[in-house]
Amino acid sequence: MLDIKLIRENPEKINELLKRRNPELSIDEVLQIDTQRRAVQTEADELRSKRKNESQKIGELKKQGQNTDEIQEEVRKIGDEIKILEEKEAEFDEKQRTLLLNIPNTPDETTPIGTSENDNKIVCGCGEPTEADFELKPHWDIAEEKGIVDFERGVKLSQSRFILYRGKGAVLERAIINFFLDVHTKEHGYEEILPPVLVNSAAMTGTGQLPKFAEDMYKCENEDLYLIPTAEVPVTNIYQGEILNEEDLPKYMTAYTPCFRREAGSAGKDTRGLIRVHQFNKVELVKLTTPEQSHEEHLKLTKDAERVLELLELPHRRVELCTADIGFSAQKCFDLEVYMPSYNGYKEISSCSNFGDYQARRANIRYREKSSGKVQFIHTLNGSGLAVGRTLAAILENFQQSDGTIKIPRVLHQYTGFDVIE
RNA sequence: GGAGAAGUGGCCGAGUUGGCUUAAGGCGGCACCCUGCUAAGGUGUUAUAUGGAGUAAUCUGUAUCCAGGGUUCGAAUCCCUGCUUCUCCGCCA
Repeated sequence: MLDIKLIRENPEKINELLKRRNPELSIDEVLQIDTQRRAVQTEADELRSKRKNESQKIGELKKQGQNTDEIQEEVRKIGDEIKILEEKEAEFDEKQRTLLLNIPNTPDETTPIGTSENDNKIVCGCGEPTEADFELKPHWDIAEEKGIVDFERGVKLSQSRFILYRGKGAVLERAIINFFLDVHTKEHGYEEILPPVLVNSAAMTGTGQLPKFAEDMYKCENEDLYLIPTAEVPVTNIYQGEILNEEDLPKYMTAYTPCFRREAGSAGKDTRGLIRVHQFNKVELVKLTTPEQSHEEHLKLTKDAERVLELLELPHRRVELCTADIGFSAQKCFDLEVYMPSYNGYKEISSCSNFGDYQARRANIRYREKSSGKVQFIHTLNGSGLAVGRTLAAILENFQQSDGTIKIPRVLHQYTGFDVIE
């Protein structure tokens, strides 16, 4: 959520930044509501003040045994007026909040300006695209042949885009999860979190999934509970409504969770294999920082995610997303992409975003500045570290051998207990 | 799931025959003072949100005693609903 005061004071600037995302975005309507809202509030405040004073007088008069019928009647009329104004106030509040919740974050000044994903900037690469003197198979064929993913029975149990891992496939998936968590907790200093995978609408609103993206999520019937689309939601919302101490920042947290996405609107995209499914595993990195720290911490977080790709020896690159492609709540974002022979190109495997105070404002997460004692919003960051299913797919494709076997990356041996899939 | 009790500021805790309570008292935090250092002591200060006035320091209004409704001239205090916590019972991995 954007700061209404900031909007009020710098309307042109905010508008300009929003239009970098999408020329149709504008804060004009919310500004208009804000003006009306404040007028009503001032009026109501004055009446409330009057009622308070008059009521006190009634108390005193009654103590002296005087008749107060007349003044009581007057104050009752004030009360009626206040009631009408309060209804208006609530209406404007609600309207303003709804508008604000549906306005995306302003892009960071350094986010490249663009109109589509074609304007994203490739920042750096690592490793050459895998080549071989035999035909590289797509991971869905490998997985099927080796019997490590049972696509058909996964569909039978649920519906299309649900995955059933078995045998070495299940072990490899679990090995990758443990490897990721170990690297981030032991080498990068993150605290491991194991959160609920069902959260309420307040949490979903805090990180920006609600109200705008309700149709992307699975919701429980008759309950205010949603399946999380990413661990970002529960982990970022841990401190919802709280005031942290400056010395507790930055906070590093990592969590493995399954993630659930309806993938509404992506029919026909990535229909085969492990790339786009309704339930997948992911290890997420979340940081809570002061405003001063967030930029540097964002770079560090991205490196933390890149580090596991390096350890796995998977060819990859970093892309800086342009203003048209960054997520709704983000102000700046790097994607990490892994090379996938089946796509003859790179595929997103991590998305590392800096949200500034946008999520903190929604979730009301603040900290007390030590020097001044002032309370202000924290900054939130997160990134995949990494998507597990896509990592498994990348390993299958990039580590296939001419004899048809799949080598397991060295760093995973201690987790899998085997070094090849035959 | 059933029965009881309770939810007050960073924490503990008073206030529940409605008005003088944003809220006593204590702890903790912060600032200053004092004794050679330490310990102890003294004084003061210590919520958040949102309006208005002012270039600003600042002054000032309103709201908030779990949340949302209601009663009343007036609600931390009375009534209703919900949520959460605790105790007991049931169930269960």
